[in-house]
Amino acid sequence: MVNRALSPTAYALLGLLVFDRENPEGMTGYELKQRADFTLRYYWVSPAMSQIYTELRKLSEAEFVETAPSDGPTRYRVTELGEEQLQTWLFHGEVGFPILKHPVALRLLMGRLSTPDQLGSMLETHLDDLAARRADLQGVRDMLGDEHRVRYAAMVADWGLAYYDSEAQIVAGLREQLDGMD
Amino acid sequence: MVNRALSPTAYALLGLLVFDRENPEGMTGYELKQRADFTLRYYWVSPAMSQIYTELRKLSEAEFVETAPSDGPTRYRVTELGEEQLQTWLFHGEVGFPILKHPVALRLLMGRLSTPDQLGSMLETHLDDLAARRADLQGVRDMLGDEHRVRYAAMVADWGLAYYDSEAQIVAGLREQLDGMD
DNA sequence: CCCTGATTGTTCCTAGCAGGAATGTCCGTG
DNA sequence: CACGGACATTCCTGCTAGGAACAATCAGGG
Repeated sequence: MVNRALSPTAYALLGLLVFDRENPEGMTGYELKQRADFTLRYYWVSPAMSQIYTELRKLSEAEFVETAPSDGPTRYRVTELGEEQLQTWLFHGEVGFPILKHPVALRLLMGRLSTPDQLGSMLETHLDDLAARRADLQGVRDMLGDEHRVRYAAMVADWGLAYYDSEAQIVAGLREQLDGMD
Repeated sequence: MVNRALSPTAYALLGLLVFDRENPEGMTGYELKQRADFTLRYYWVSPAMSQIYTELRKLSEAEFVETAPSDGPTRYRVTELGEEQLQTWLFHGEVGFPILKHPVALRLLMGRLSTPDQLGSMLETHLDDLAARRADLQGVRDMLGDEHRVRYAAMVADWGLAYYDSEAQIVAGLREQLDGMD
């Protein structure tokens, strides 16, 4: 067992496995990717396929996951040790500050190179994107019930929705502001 | 002149140089890093020192920046070509969707592994962080006037402030919600 | 019953990037 | 004049993104 520090992505995957720990079959890397795309991506970038397998290998080396015996594809299950480790990380690890890479804000920052018209149309496109993404997340939210198992997930989904709403409001405000500019 | 695609970070640096193009001296990599830490980091992660020099080398190869003659440290200035290129990228390049890596949301998603108490104290820490960061940005905003040169930068700073405010509000809401949970 | 294309499952490769250590220089201060 | 701190740059290591490649399986159509 190697004791290298694991990346947040590794813990995120571990978390997805914990969510599913009632299922004795475990999950394949492929299935994990689908789950990640469906839930994780709203708060943490969805890792590439190759990355998922890399992280799983590390988790496996650290004995935080085990491979369920099967003749087909490799299926992963969280171990007791893994669940403990996740809990330790959750509340004793460093909680870093959110990382934001906002291409629209980046462009807006250089706004004087362009006209308010150009900026405005970029903001409108962004508003459409936000609406689409919000609709996606609303779909996810609608599928979550109120049972204990998913209670916090639902809460985070609500957070996400509020996040999109507030960004849309801010952007719409800027859009209006642009009209008053030369 | 190599025509490789440049990364958003390269364009961000180019943008900082354009902001300063009245200054015939140009800027060193070190100075650019300071500017980036001061402005860019609220919307785009601040690149590491080594990364800045790498990007500058690429910009230089593409002739989007030139080095001002000087016997001391290397000082970079944007070229005519660079400014054109930035403008092209701004409005004809792909505007990707914002990337968010939110460690607090990530942990909240796994909330059932912990108690509302633990979650609550994490949210409070996060609220403090948000307040500190907001104060930083407010400091930047206060230094910006209303002259055309910085008009859009001020607008983006306002956006940032609104962003922090809305996240703080959302987090505070969740904090309250936790109190009603078992 | 074979062809085709989509889905599942996994690995490999390449370039990029983070971020800290290492290396200097220069400058003011005790 | 030694020393700490700001300035300036490079180097190294390992992680990460992301797409290409490779297979196997499966479903539907001619």
